[in-house]
Amino acid sequence: MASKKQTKDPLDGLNSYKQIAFGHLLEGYRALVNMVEADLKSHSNLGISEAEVLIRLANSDGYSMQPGELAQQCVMSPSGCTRLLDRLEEQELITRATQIEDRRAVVIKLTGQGLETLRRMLPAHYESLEAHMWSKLTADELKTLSKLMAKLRD
Amino acid sequence: MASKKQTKDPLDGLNSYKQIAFGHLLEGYRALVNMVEADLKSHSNLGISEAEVLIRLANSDGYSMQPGELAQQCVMSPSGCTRLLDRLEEQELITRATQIEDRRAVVIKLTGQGLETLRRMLPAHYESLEAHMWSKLTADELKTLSKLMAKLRD
DNA sequence: CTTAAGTATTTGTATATGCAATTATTGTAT
DNA sequence: ATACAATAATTGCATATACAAATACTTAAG
Repeated sequence: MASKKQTKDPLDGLNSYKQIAFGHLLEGYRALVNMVEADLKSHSNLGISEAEVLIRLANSDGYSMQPGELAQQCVMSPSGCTRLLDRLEEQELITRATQIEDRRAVVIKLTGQGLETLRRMLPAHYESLEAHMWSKLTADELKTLSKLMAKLRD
Repeated sequence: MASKKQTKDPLDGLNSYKQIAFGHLLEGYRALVNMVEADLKSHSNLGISEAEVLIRLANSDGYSMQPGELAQQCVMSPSGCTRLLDRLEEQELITRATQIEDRRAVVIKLTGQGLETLRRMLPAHYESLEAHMWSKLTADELKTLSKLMAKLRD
């Protein structure tokens, strides 16, 4: 009954190493982020994105950046960034101020409390990363992963 | 005499290759998924999770699985899976039926239309993956990435 | 100078997703 | 047999996030 199809069915070869690589990327990323985020929330009331923003601010010149910069670096939408900053401002971990030179722009600044919170939370965060990521790979593997992911990003 | 702080500030050494590796993972993953999902939505009305479920079903025995299995494999919560299946059922890409042996369980089955939709959409999806992921790495690199991400998952 | 185009951020709204509680069913111990 | 724990899925609710439109300001063109 079944006619032989010569056209290749896209469902064939579904398990090529390429497709598996994508699958592993999805699975590994989600598993890792879930675990790290769970740890983070058990030690603070911050999620991964919040922590990421605080860390970037802490490493920036004058502890301050613009929302657009943050959104781009964190690979999130401008509106997502606005809302995230709303939450951080609510907790007084950052402040917002309009820039003098360009009054469309906003300057986000890490507060003392924000820096303090970050310092208190970072050790546990790094322990979490150690447990769920860093200890699972060798230094070389980590560097390789880093390089490969950077290639995908660019 | 002011006491010298010997305790290491967690903010120091913030840019170790380990931390950079985590950062690159976040950035690369998000950038990749955003691009792939955008492509997917321009060719269908499915997101990455929906596509993933359909693909897993297409590769399963009898084109059918249980929600719990799917949730686990896709690294999502049971409730998230229920809602996702709601959407797919709405579009008649899957059916739900209670199992005879264990009536708590549900059998999700890919419909003919679901399979058809998947076949129509897969080539574009693979082109997208080719463009945004597979072509950016060599075969060896892809296999390495796959292995490393699997390590993180487990 | 005035208008138009461009840019930075925010807001309205829709949607996806998770947690905790609930429902329905099955297995187990007394 | 009955009660109690375990399991599968769903639902109510809360929240994060995105897209598109709106706002506010700046720059460029005529």
